[in-house]
Amino acid sequence: MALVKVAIAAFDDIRPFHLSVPCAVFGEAAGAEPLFDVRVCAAESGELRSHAGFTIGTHHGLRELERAQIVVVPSWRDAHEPAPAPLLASLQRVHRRGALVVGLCLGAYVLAEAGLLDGRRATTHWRWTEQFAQRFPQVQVDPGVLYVDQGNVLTSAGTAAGIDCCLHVVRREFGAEVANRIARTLVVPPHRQGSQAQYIEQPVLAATSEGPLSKTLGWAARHLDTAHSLDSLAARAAMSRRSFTRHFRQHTGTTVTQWLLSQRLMLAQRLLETTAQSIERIAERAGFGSALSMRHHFSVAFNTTPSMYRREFRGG
Amino acid sequence: MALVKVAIAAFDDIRPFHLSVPCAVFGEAAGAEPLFDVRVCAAESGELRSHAGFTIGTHHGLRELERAQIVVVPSWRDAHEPAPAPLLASLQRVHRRGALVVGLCLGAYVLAEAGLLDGRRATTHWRWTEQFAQRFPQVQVDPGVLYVDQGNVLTSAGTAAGIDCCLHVVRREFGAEVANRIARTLVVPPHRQGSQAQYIEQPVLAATSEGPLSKTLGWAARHLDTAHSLDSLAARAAMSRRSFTRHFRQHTGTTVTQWLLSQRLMLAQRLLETTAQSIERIAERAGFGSALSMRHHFSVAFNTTPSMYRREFRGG
DNA sequence: CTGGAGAGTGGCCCAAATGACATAATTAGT
DNA sequence: ACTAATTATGTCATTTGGGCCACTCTCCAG
Repeated sequence: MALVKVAIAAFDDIRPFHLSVPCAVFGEAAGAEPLFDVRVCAAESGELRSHAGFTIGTHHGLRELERAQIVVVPSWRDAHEPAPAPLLASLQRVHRRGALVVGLCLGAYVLAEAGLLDGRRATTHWRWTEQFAQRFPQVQVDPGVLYVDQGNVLTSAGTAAGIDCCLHVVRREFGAEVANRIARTLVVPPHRQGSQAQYIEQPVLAATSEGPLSKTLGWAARHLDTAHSLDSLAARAAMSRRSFTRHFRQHTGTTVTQWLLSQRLMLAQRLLETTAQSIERIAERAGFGSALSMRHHFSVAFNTTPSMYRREFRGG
Repeated sequence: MALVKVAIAAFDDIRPFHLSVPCAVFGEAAGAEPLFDVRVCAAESGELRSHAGFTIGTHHGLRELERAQIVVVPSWRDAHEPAPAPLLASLQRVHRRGALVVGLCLGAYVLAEAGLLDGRRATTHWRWTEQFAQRFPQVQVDPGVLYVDQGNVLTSAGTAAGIDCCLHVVRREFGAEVANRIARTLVVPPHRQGSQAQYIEQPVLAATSEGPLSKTLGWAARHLDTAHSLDSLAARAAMSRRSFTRHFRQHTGTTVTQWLLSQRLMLAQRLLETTAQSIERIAERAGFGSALSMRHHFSVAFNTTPSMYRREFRGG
């Protein structure tokens, strides 16, 4: 079978991780044969230096990029800096030709500048979605997904969501089984469900988000020392138990107890790290009924005991 | 605050993803200030060409590597090829000096060759754990974790587990809060609990794994068309319901129903992709009670309907 | 005006998940 | 060999998660 040609646009000051995500997913052979012909193409002239300091050398340029069936813009160095005109022109040509154009992370900015997203839905890194929406009002930003598939234009949320997006492309081309096999090789969940929201919960809480649910969660996170039940929280949010769980799952991607537990664990971690309080006292402040209970949850989640954790942190 | 010096060993034919994982985690500033001084150091002379084709240029070498407080070997090109002697010597020196040495993925082979893992526990990519255990009998391989912390020597499981491992290092140095902030920026779960087993479930099933649990899971995966309850599966595994759930969680990292659901969804995906059967028929074969139920689960998990999924796959 | 589709909500209820605790089995230490 | 300690397993009770259905509200087309 002929390999599918994938071109990845490289630019100066690119973060190596962004560059390497499509390399890893598309470059991973599923079984004996490789599936894609991956080429890193310089989108700018001159020496390309990665954000981590090393230089990136490639013989391919925009000419090569335009030959590909899948073109990936794996981010962009600065949300404020306009993308170079030649790259935009190439993307437009390749898009007209019917190729699949993928913008990972800030790569969505480049696609938007090229006009490929006009009137379409898109997403980008959560830290930039608002700024993006202001700058490109003609694009409908969906901050609540890991990637957006619009047929021949795809955009992904921040950094690691690019993995999910590229896996999705593989799934479209070769099916879920091949994509899953690659995911297993990379030791990555085959399909992360839910939005990027679950990974940015904290800042969302910090901001005075609207909605009875966000408010309730914020309140709960600030009052971890007391016991909370699903019902008490639902009551505080002025919802039925049923609706509360539904919204909760929709919003955070997990269940109430799991979220509560992870909040408690995170607080306990912080107290263990930053204070000298006794385990017993910390267990109390983090809302575990007893030190025994905390110990148990610690060992399940982190595979250590609280005291070991503290010692390890101090020592390291 | 003085930056913590991190050195990453680069070699010819390195996979860019492996190289970039420590770059991404340690190079990510948490807040305004960067925390680490990250340098990519050539572990071999001559031009370094990445697995994806582009070349990697750096001025730093092993001399620079030995100055670091944290040294990362982000994999190795081939499990069968011995690592170069100068690199091994450098690692030994830096380890004696008390620096932290981290071996990601196949990097564990390099650490083992350098003798840093003798008498210790370690892990590596699941595809190589057996071979590793045979080659280095003096190392206790733990295939069931994402990373192993042995004080000043760390090893991680395959590829993306390197992210978890590096985040763990950050946590040790600067605390859970800083690590969580970086994880959020990278849109990565702050702490994946459970083993790499959950990401490799399929091959485990395919092999005739021992143990009543694996057998039962394999059987269930082959008989998805019928309904299964927790009790029926527990009975088949000849365990009490409680023990069954406990072992299940231990082994797979999820709960029984979730696992069953994801199995059903995967089968449905495959059938939608590879057959022309009706949705109704597929729902039946995949063990969803009704097409309605399947539609529901599809929209929750993949954010589309079964027919949309099929159309999209055909079109792409 | 009306009937129907679709979204949001709450109630009911069962199965699943998990904590608490008891008991057996295994290991380690003396 | 005896006992303490740890670990595996079981029982019971409680809470949670979520499927299912009915109800309401809104919007839209006929």
